[in-house]
Amino acid sequence: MAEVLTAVDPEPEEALELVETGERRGLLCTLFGRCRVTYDGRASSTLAPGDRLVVLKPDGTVLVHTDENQQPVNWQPPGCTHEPALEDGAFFLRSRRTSPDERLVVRFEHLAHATAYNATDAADLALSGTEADLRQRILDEPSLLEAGFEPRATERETPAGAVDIYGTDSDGNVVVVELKRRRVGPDAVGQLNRYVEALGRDLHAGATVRGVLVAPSVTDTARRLLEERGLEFVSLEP
Amino acid sequence: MAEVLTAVDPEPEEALELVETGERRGLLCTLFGRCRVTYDGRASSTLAPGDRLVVLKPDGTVLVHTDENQQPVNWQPPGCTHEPALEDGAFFLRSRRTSPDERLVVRFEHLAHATAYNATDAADLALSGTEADLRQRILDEPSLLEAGFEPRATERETPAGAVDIYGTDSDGNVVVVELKRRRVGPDAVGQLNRYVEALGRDLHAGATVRGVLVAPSVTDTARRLLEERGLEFVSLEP
DNA sequence: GTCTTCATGTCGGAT
DNA sequence: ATCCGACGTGAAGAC
Repeated sequence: MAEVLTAVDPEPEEALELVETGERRGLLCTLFGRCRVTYDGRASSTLAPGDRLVVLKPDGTVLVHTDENQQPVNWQPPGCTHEPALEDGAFFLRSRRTSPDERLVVRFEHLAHATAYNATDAADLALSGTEADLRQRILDEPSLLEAGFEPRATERETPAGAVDIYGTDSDGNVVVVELKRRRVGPDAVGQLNRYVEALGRDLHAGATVRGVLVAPSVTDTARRLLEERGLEFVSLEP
Repeated sequence: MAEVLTAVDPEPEEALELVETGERRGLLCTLFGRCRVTYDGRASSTLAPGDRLVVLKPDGTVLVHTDENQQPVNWQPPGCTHEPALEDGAFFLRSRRTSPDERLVVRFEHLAHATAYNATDAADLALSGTEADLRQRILDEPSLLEAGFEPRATERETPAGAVDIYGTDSDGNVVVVELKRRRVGPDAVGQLNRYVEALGRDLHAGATVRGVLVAPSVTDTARRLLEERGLEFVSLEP
């Protein structure tokens, strides 16, 4: 049964003990209250006082969430060390990362709530509709790309990176397929073009290498780039 | 002062009332307990029962966090409608999005904790060390790029997109600068190349357009691509 | 570790 | 609304 430690309007000492207990026992902790946040590492940031929800995960993750946006306003990734502390009577949460060296400091002016949760979760997310699923569909039914297409390899390595699907067409030409699960812009065309160029150099001179972008749709700019590069497009939903 | 509503081991009815109150009053709510999650929209997913922290923001965001990873295992973006409900005696949280149509359902088998927080936060994050800061440094001191460089425009539009910095060198050649705040791979080279090509077509024939990638460093593959495309690299930390 | 690419990417700004 | 690119992108897989 999921265990819950909770403290409303905790004294800083109380919050400290709760977070230290959480860390010792591998709990998921949350703090809510008025705080300032500073970050320094790959970039630097400061955040003036405001009410935020801070989440501490046993894997070292820190999330600082405001009342809006999906993304945290500040964070630390897994692998960081939580360093809760009292200073001048206030509760501080520090988080340190090495390689790259990055520090996050959350200084609470007021703590409204602190909790620690014992979370057990063995389940894996089962996700479908990814690019890998789109690839499998084409491998199962190559004619979705075009009649006569024969897949030869997936993730085939080239000097420019791995090709999603590598195959041949009914004329024996090499076909490079780049898959995207959603509408694509210019970047995907550049990616496909790199693969086609790389394979054109690799294969014996004279071999024709076709590049086919597979996606639900393309933007105008991307379509223009495809034409300039002599590349093709096939529309497929993921 | 930040207000806190909280309920340990709430009955489903209690949790429903708390979340409904939170929604009415624009509160940030959290739920912790054993739940299953299904998502259907741009992709689809299912998640077997486990203990998770669910965060509901007044802007419509939903986050489902497990005890590990920085990213939520499931989520809905801002703008969605929270739809808490009781069904067969269990607490359900549904979230609906339109355009694209996406649904998230969290079904709680057991609720260990529910909270609602009144969060007021007017502060904006002050972030430095971004690409915009790197650009300003070059505008302030163009010789960081090379002696004689003269910036003429930022975000100059081309058919292929906006150029970070557009300028001229000491010989009067056009210079296209693409900035990256971190080590770059092949993608950034493709981006720069698109701009150079687009400007080469735009400008009168015979004009030389140089492309310069500015970043802390480049990968080997990217360096090779730069050479193939006749593009240049200048190392600058953000 | 580095490199490369995917992502239900998210987010902001411009058109 | 779509398009485009930045992001302290994060996360996974390959090497």
